[in-house]
Amino acid sequence: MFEGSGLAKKYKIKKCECPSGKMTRFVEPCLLFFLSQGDSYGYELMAKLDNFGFPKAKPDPAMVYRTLRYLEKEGFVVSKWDTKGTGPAKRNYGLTQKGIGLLHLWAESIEMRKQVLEKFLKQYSQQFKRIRKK
Amino acid sequence: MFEGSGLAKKYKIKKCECPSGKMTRFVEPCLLFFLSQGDSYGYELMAKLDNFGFPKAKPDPAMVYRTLRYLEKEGFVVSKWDTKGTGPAKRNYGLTQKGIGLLHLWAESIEMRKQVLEKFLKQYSQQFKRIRKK
DNA sequence: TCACGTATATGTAGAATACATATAGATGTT
DNA sequence: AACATCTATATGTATTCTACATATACGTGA
Repeated sequence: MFEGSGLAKKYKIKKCECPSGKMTRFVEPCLLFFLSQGDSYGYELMAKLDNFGFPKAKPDPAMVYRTLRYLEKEGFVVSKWDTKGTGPAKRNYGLTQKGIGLLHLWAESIEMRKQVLEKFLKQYSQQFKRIRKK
Repeated sequence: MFEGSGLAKKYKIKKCECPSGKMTRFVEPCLLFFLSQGDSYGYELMAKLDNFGFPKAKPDPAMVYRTLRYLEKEGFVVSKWDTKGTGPAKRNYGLTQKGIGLLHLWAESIEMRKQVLEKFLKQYSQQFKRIRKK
């Protein structure tokens, strides 16, 4: 992820040591959000994730399908097979009321997380502005 | 984490389904940052984390000490025992040049992640503003 | 001596993730 | 007809990460 940044080379760090480039746990709220825009199915949701998420991190089909199944097991979404149209059958998902609730919780959680990251970045840039001035 | 938010009750979601309340992987950049402010040791760093991090998530000593050992193994920090002063000996850590590099990489990474979260939140609030208007 | 705060460390079960792989319908190509 | 490719869903599993429990030991005050 940081091959192009120059920093990795400069400091002789071989590979990406920052796992936050990956979409850790982030697929769940994304799927819930996409479904809040209208019913959809795994393959299509995966394409949406690809556009939405982190630049170079491609969504893992296994993650997507398993997360959808988990969400259904817990009652956050419901699915039924869609055999209309061409190609292999699609499992079409829709949000439940409970699923909307979970999405709202995620949004709260993500807002909080964003604030923590902002706090970090603020202190970080202050710190290194100060050092450069010396 | 969301017991107090009311939403969990409203939507009948029993426990916290949003793991982003925890300081997942976030200890590493925090430790690096704290050490960039000056040498320190595990116990003290843990207290700083406690003030810095997510509201109700207390830092896990195991995470802190193990992360510090990992960082040392990889050459991002160096340590030596400090037997001066009272109480049990402290293992005092200092950042290396490589460690500063890693901190900068983390900062880049966190900036990117922040942007992704912002993108999510923006689309989310637009979506639900629109729905309420209907 | 006993509790408590300081300080570091390890063991391990369980959760989460990455990566590989399997299956199968439809379409286009040689 | 055979083959590749795109669409679509699904499972197996090794590895990594995390949470929680627990151990050790120094110093201070009751």
